[in-house]
Parts: sequence; structure tokens; C-alpha cells
Amino acid sequence: MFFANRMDQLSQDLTRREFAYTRIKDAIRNSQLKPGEPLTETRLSKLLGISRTPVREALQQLVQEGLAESVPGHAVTVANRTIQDLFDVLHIRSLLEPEQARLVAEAITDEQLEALETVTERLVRTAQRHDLLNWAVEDAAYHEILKEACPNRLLSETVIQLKTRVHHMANIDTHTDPARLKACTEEHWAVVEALKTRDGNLAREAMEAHIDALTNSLLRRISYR
Amino acid sequence: MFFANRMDQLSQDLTRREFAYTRIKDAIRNSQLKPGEPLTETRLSKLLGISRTPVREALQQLVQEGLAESVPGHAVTVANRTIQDLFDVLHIRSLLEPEQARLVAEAITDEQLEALETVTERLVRTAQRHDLLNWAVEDAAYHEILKEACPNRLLSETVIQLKTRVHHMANIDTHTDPARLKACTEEHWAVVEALKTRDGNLAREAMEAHIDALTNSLLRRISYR
DNA sequence: ATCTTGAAGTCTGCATACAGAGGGAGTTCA
DNA sequence: TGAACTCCCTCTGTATGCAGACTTCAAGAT
Repeated sequence: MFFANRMDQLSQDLTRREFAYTRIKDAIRNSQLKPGEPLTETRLSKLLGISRTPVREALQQLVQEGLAESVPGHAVTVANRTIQDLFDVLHIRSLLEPEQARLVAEAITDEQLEALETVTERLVRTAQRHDLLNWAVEDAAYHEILKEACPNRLLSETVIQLKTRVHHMANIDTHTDPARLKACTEEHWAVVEALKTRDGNLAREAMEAHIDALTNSLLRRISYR
Repeated sequence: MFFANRMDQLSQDLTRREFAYTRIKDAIRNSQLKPGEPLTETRLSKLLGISRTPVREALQQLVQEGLAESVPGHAVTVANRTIQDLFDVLHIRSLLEPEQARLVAEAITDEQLEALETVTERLVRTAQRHDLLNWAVEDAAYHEILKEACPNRLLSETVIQLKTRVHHMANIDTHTDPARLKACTEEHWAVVEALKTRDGNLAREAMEAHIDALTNSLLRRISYR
């Protein structure tokens, strides 16, 4: 279960709420908690070895982030996302991320560029091993750097929030396809290369290409069903 | 204070948490709670006549929506937004809302169009009276209809979320200028007219013009300082 | 056979108790 | 005078208690 080693709740300087939040979120992401499954406060608090209060607050946060759903006066359940939700997110990302790339290109520092290259190299390595778990971790780091480098922080935060919203669908997502994962990583490289030129339009186009590729891959995937 | 008549907490079928949430949010919006002001749980719970638990949950929600800020192990404070935040939000809106308008134009029903006209008429009336409070209410209703009519719900929800994030800055916003309020309302009309043609591009352009006007008005306003 | 009713158990929403952290005033020491 | 320390008070984070709502399942009524 997702509380395999529950001991780290004290070793970290996390609050119990943050502890519960990350554990439950991870469990949703790797499908240990399945869509539609009720997230009973008592059950979770027992599993996590803490009281209901921080669990309850963690659940509230998950609901607001769209990973869980709450019917008033009823148990919180794991959100049941559809393919359409994936497309909806991609559509919004296609509006936001190219512009984000443009802004970043015009503001990124040398250190940030370097960090971005390091992370992208790690993306390549995890992609080669088809290590989806760590690929996702590096992808998050990638976006974190973009967030730092983007003058419009809210824009970056919105992008990240959108991505987490459907992150637990990674298994239906394009990334289950090894070839697609490789291509996706190359697209990341292309964006980094564009950022290095500090040409806003180039970066925007590279990111547009990336989102388009994601969308097309997903379209192809569902047409095969 | 914002708890002027605390009695309606029972008359409504709201949970205590929702009650606290709306009260505190309204108080932030009309500046009864000022930016930077600490939102002590005990104090608020006494003011609202409820216990700390639902207040705490309401505060958490406000923090996640960006209306309040939380330093771990420290009191939640009212968010201190800057003019730059307004511009950041406008920038994102300029990316999202025109596309939303396009999607809505291609999907809106006759009934929704009618409802939109009704609301926009009310916008005109409140603008004429310079009734900022009710103007905001109607504006919210306007966006609510767009949300219903938009095939990409998440897009609409993101827009609304962005707007609420800086809503409490309405006093610095363009709307304090009567002429601007009138123009803004006319821009709403223009969008509705475009939607009536069900021409996606027309609607997109009308919305673009609206956001541009908002941005320019804000730019002019701050250059006068 | 189906609908109604009801009783037990569970769960949420809320209140409250408690411990530890943090901040401030006053005091002590340099 | 100023720096540091201590005590006190308040506040947050968390645990737990309690009441009402809901579910469930089965027995009884129609």
C-alpha cells in the first residue's frame, strides 16, 4: 500500500497534512487508489497513522486541485477523468505553454539554462530506460525551472496545476508508448535549444510543436481503439 | 463588520465552512479585511460565531485560490497583490478568453444566448447607476453562462479562477472609472453580438478587443501616477 | 413480488482539548 | 545604552469527542 513505510512521517519536517497530501496524491497517481474509490477519512487516517484532521485538510486540497471530487455531505472520491479531460487540458496548454516559452526565452539566466540542460539530459536517460516514474519526476523539475524563469509566475503555476490535474492518467497518456516517450524527450531538447538562442518566437514555435505532437499522439492512440 | 448579521448562518443550508468562506471572501473583496492583515483562526471563529475547524478549512480554500497567503506555522494573511499581478492575470486571460469565446460561439444554445442578453442588459443598468457591487455580480453571472456554454469546462473554470484571484483589487482596477465601466459593458455587448452570429473568429476578435481595452485602460491608469 | 419502514452501523461536519512553536515585554547582564 | 534571556501569552497543528445524516439490509406491509 501507499503507506508502505509510514515511518518517514516524523523524519521529515513535513506537517502531517503535507504528509497525508503527498501520500494520497502519489497513491492516486500510481493507481493504488482508483478513480471513483471513496476516500474515507477514518480509513486513510488509520492507514497513515495520523488523525482525521490533517487527512481531511489534505483531501480538501486534492479536491481543489481536481484530483478528487467531493459531493457535499458525502465521501470524497478519486476523480474520474476521461480522455476528453486530457484533450481539454492539452487545449489549454496549447494556449499557455507556447507563450510561457516565449516569455522564458526573453528572461532566462545562464544558470537556469544550464539547470535546464542538466534536467533534460536526465530526461533522456530515464526515457532510454523507459523509467516512467523518474521521467515524471524530471519533467516536474523541468517545469519548475520554467516557472522560476518565467516573469509571469501565475502563468507557470497555472500550467503546472493543469498538468497535475490529469497526471494520474499517465498510463493512458502518450507516455506508455516508448517511441512517443523518446520523441517527447527530443521535443523537450528542441525547446531548450530554442531557449538558448533567447529568441522568443523560436521558443514559442518549439513549444507549439511539442504540444501539437502530444495532441496528435493522443488522437492516434484513441483512434486505435 | 462582515458579520453584521450573523444569524443567517443557520437560515441558509450552507455548511459552516461555506458560510465562513463566503463571509471572509466578501470581507477581503470589499477591503474590510486589508492586504497583509493576519486572519487569526480564533478571532474569525469568534466573529462568525462558529468553531475554528470550518474557519480553518475556509482559510485553506482562500489560500489555494490566491486570495490569502500562508506561511507555514504562521497566521494566514490577506494576499497582497500588486499591479503586476493584475497584468499577469490579464496576460493569461488574453490567451484564454478569446479562445473560450470562439468555442462558445460554436456551441452556444439559443436559451444560453437569451440568458446572456438578459445578463448583459442588467450589466448596462448597473453600469449606468455606477453600481459596482451589482455590476460584479452580473459579471460573474455572465462568466457563469459562458462556462456552461463552453465545451471545455476546465478552460472556463480557469478563467473564473484567475478573475477571482485579483477581484479584490477592483478598486484599483479599471472599473473605478465610470467611463471605463461603460466602455467595458459595451465590449460585453459586442461579444454577445458576435456570439449571436455563431462565428467563432468574430467572437474571438471581440473578446480580444475587450481584453486589450482592459489592459490599455490599466496601463493608462498607472501611467497617471 | 415489490414497496415501505426501521434499526444498526458508518461517515461527515463541527466543536473542543491539548501540546508545542513563536512573539513580545520586561529584566538582567555587559 | 544595548544585547540577550526568560517568562507569558497567543496561535497553529493535531487529536478526539459528539451529533446528525446517510447507507444498508432485512423484516413487514400491501
